[in-house]
Amino acid sequence: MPNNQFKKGELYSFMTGKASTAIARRLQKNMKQGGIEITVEQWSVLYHLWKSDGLSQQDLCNATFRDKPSITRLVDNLEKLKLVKRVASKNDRRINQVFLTEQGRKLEEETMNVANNTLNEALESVPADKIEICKEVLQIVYDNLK
Amino acid sequence: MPNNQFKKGELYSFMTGKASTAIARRLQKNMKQGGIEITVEQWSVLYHLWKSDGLSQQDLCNATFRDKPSITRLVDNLEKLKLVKRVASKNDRRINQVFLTEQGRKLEEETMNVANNTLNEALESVPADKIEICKEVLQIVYDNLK
DNA sequence: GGCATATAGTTGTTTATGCAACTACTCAAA
DNA sequence: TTTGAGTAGTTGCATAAACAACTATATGCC
Repeated sequence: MPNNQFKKGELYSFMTGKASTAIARRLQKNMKQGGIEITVEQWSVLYHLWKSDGLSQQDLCNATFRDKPSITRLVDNLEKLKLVKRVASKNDRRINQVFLTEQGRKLEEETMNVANNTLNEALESVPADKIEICKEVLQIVYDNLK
Repeated sequence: MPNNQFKKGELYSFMTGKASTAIARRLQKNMKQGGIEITVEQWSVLYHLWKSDGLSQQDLCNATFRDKPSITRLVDNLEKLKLVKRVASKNDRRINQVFLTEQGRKLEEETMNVANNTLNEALESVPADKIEICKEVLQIVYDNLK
């Protein structure tokens, strides 16, 4: 017998991710109000490029938990917005490295502030130790299923 | 000063909801393997109808945290699949009540098993008290932002 | 009764997702 | 050196999301 057995649908909200949806929506709204005209999905790609510029599309798949077509199209849109550009790798011409443009780099500071403010709104009145446990559980869930 | 202040992007995975995405994907996969040909989004609508048949589309918006156009189109698709039908309310003709068909009712038991098995996979090795704390945190996050 | 306002639902547009099928390139083994 | 397997990325299709603009019905106030 498994160590956890649940009543019907007990964890519905867990499964449907209403909290993460709410955070994503609020982040989107806060970015728009701050005059930042990108989607949260585009933000999640830029986020990894800010940490490490020149990642391949496959790297971005792994980092963002999205499939290859999703990344292809997110990079398409980011290119249209002139925030990144694709550069075919010299060593392996199958690979597109994705580089930030000047404009893409400029977005970092303002969006990070918006992201952190959004998280502070979301986690207001949640004690730090419970946040840690929550992060831990979500990580295990992810690892169990990946 | 807020009681929680985070380093840049520290809670990225929290914000992008990778755990709930992983659960949703696994649920989708498990349903498909079990021969259940509906999407997790459609499941989330049916879930509330199984609990209480004849909800209005607005009720479903509130219950599923989706906006009205999303529900319109989910109900469209569920109607195409002959799992629900719309019935204009007699008291207020603006309102569509959404009723399960025989076929829609039949899906309940098998999908609930799949949903519970999926949750058990996801939460394997997570102690019950930590799950409780995690649920609690996610609920507060949701309440903070809604 | 008639008008303003609110509510329920629909439609259009853009963006994103998952899956499957496809092209292009790489590499290694016969 | 060719061939065959694997990897990186793209394209097509169906479903879903957010937002804005719309229709139709209801309600309350004059």
